[in-house]
Amino acid sequence: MEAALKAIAAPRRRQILTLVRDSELTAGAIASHFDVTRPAISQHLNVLKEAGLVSERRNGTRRLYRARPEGLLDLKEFLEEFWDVRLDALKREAEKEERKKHGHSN
Amino acid sequence: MEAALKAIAAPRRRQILTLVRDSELTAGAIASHFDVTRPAISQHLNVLKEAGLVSERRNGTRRLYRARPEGLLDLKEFLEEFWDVRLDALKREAEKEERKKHGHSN
DNA sequence: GCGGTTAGTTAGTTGACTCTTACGAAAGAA
DNA sequence: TTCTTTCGTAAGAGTCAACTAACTAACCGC
Repeated sequence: MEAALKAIAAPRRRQILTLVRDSELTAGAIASHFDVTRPAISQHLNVLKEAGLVSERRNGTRRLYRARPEGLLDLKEFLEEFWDVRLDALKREAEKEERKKHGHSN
Repeated sequence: MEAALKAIAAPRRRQILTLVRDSELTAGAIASHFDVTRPAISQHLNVLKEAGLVSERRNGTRRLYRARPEGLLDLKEFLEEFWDVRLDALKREAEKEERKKHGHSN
């Protein structure tokens, strides 16, 4: 999860990820969407690959990339659990307040 | 969302966030959980506050912090949407393959 | 007011990240 | 083989974030 978080923390990598979410693209095609050099994109793709967020498929000199949603699963679950636990705590606190106001407890 | 992502990308800040998810804590109490200096924690709390991930409540010289789950909502929704869209695409691709295999379409 | 406690702010250092330029590798066409 | 296309890797510059040490501010009991 650590690697995935670091990977998507960079705005450029989020843009890349969104590009290859819907279609499989070559490194060059991805680079042409931005105004940075190709090596920069190549390095970003490496980070994304290391984090398990994209897969790479070779075809001759071409390399095709696409998003790997499973790479985001841990992070997604962390957020959803955090969300649920925190909302539950809020709810319990509100109920405690309510009881206190109506005076019939503790 | 950008700020929230950057905020939770740092492991220490994720630890802090988890600490104040379940109970409201003072800055000192939070700092005592780690082996970094109090100013470091203070700075992390500032980043979390700026990102809307924690709230601050003053009480005398004390300042009490707690997690604000709403700060994570945008990121949570981004991930869930990304997840859903990507899975949908995979499903469509699989169906296309299936049709091709059974031969009754282009 | 005086001293102690709790906390934030500032300045400066260290390490990591992103980017560019230059070079090298692999595949395919001539 | 030689040239071209597509792409990755290496090295270095500039930038940014995390941390510590030293200082300042607000509150509270005496």
